[in-house]
Amino acid sequence: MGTEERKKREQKRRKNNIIAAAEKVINRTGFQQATMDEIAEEAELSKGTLYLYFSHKTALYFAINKKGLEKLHTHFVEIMEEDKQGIELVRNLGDTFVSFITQNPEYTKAMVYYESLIEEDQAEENKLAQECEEIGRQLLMYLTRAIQIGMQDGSVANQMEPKFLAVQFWASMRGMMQLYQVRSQNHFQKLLQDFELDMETMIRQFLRVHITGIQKSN
Amino acid sequence: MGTEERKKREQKRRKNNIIAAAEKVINRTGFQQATMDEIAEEAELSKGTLYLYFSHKTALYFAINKKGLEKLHTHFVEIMEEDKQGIELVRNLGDTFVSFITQNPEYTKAMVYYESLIEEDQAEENKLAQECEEIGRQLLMYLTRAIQIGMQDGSVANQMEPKFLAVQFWASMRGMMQLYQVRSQNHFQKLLQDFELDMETMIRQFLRVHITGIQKSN
Amino acid sequence: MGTEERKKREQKRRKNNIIAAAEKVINRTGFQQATMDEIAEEAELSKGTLYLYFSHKTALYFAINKKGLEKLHTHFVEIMEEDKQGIELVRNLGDTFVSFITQNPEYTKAMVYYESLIEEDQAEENKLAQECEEIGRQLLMYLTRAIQIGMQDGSVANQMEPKFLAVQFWASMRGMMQLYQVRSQNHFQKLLQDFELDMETMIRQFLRVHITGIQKSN
Amino acid sequence: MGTEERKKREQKRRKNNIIAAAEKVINRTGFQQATMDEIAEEAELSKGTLYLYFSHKTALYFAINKKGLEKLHTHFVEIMEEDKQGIELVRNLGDTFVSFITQNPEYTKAMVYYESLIEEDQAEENKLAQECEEIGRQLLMYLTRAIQIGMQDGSVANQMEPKFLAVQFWASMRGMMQLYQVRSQNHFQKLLQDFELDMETMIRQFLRVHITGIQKSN
DNA sequence: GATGAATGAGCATTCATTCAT
DNA sequence: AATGAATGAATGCTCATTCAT
Repeated sequence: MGTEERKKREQKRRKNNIIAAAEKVINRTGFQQATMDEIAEEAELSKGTLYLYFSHKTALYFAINKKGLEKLHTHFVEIMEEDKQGIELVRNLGDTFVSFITQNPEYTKAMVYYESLIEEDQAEENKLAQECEEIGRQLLMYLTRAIQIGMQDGSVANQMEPKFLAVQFWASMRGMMQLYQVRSQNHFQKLLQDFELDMETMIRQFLRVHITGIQKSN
Repeated sequence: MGTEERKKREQKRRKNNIIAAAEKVINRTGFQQATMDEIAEEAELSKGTLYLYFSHKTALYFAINKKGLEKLHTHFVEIMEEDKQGIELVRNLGDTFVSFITQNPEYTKAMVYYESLIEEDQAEENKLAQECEEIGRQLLMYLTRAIQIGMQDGSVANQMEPKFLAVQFWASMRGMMQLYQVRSQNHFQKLLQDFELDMETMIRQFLRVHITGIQKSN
Repeated sequence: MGTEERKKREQKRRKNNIIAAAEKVINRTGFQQATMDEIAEEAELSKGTLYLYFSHKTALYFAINKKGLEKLHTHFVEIMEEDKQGIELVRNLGDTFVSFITQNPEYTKAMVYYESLIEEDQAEENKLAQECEEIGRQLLMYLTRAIQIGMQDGSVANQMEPKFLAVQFWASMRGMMQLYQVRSQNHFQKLLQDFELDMETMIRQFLRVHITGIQKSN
Repeated sequence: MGTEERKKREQKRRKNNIIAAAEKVINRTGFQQATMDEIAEEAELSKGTLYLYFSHKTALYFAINKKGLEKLHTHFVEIMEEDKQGIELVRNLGDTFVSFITQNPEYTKAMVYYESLIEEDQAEENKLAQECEEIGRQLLMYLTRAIQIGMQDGSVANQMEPKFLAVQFWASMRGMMQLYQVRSQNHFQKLLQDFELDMETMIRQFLRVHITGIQKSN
């Protein structure tokens, strides 16, 4: 029956509503400060209902992270479907990452925080956390593949293991993410203001430099 | 009087003892889980005494971060005192940073966590936080100077604003820091194991690649 | 109409199903820990349906107790129908009680727990609780009657009010019940093991001794 | 220094104050309903302070039970110091138990509830619970010893293992305890009222009958 | 200066019960 | 009659911070 299906869709919608509410609260008060009460109020639901959809506070946080990763994943897939030179694919993946960071600050926050949760090891057995890891693995794979393509078509210097280059690229992007996220409070921002440049431009410049580093000089 | 001075020295010692204890506890249980009780016990002091030296728990955390930054600062100074080509200075600063990361995991943790505290805005008015910012500014300055020297001696391509290059360099280093810190839990680690490489090597490779990117090709 | 009647029968069946499910859950997780969710799942019904048949969780518990009491009641009736000496009837009632305790641990649990609920006053107005009380009254009555018969036929010493003897007998049986129920955790059990005796034997010995106490010596 | 000792005494006093407050609340609202908030308010302390002295709610309950058992223990010791016939000692221990039940309803409640906690197994590793078990073991030992003395001096029939008789005696006393505790709500009470007798008298009668059962007839 | 007992706001989580469908 | 999503009051427990001694 369609009833079954409608219910499932309804479930998904609710879950997404809760996630959206949580994102709002987190953006307002920060991850650690956000309470289930606040999130429930924002979602216009009772606290009990939250637990109907997410068994833990952490589970809710993982779900947010997952949603962000999925969004990024979609972008990556689109890029990889294009028929381009390897170095071009790498550049596009990087650009997309930067755009994602700047246009989805809440997910950026979630990703940075996710890492700290993982570190304090509340993940492991958690199914959602496993799924996040899996998506992360895939994102890294796309990057690796783009580099491999580049090595074959001669647009990327092949002195290094593609997977390593991918991890390095990824890590430096995460560094940029963090930089972007804390941009309002510190000296980096002031520095940029002096030069009438925004952080996004700066991150894109970094990309260009780094890609030059891995590019095959001819 | 010398008494005055002795007191101050005694104060410093106490503060350092507390910081050392806090570091131990944090390494053991993680930042968020560490409690003042635990730290007090580790320091063999009463909880009240902790507050005599650090008005907040956050202040204590800032102090740890500051101590780490100071250590890094010392290294940077040493390098900048050498009479070398600019690109060489940049390389050495980068190498030092990587060594610092790998040899001081507790400070690495502190730095990553510091950022999340800042984000949640407990800093600003805080004197210690201001001092941390100041040291950070200086570290960035050394990097900038190394790049400027390189541009002048022709070892670094001067197509970009040195300060920007410095910020980018710095940010990607932070990304590596994070990567290093969470290395045990995730797929990056497995990936590296497959190639019988450790993370330190990988980070040094990144440095080399990136420096190639900013180097003047001749 | 027969429809009416069929419905009532259907109702009874449902109620019994629910009670059976509750018994299972209680045996598995204990009285206080058992939740309506668990019971509903075990009964393969929705939580809402449970409330269609039992207005309270407590009502459900009372129903379990009632079912146990009814079972015991049946046994008592059978014994009283036999044409025996009074002291013999008393002995048989006692034996039956012991058998009931050992063979129906879930009801034993229910009875002990019932008392604690009563104490915390959720009973009184409750119809089910009244019915439990009524059955309890009848069980006591049978015991009293057996004693009275014994006094008349000379097999029981008639120095005391029969009702009192009955209450005392009953109360000590409850004590044995409790002993049986908590037998696994404590020193009583160890003590019995040393003598290679089980608790049932011990309780039957008690019966013999106590009955000797009320028996007419001749 | 005496300071150390004074502190310990102060600690004990506090603990006892909390226990006393808990007893009051429990008598007012029942064991399961009593909340830490209520107890804290009654003790005129903050909730946090309660946890300074008792790590668990259950630990607090165990402490109450222990205090009750210790009180009973004191009485038992006094009786056993007298130079009496065995059967007399048994009678006195029984009498004391009954008095204890009637004069300390809060401890009676605690003891009955303690058993249900044990059953739902929150004990085991708990130090306090172990201590309760130990005191219980000693109480049983005194009873056993009294019976043994009686067998030697010929006042108790020696057809049975003394330890068994002790356990049986003890269990039936627990049954009386329960009877006493729930006396207000049910038919037993009405029954007794009809005969203008109180429950204490009835329990003492039971004792007499049962002791007759184990007494050496001559 | 040092202590550590006391505080109390804060928070995640549970679960009996209701009610629209 | 049956469902199960939603509720929200209830509660045990934590922990940074204070302050009398």
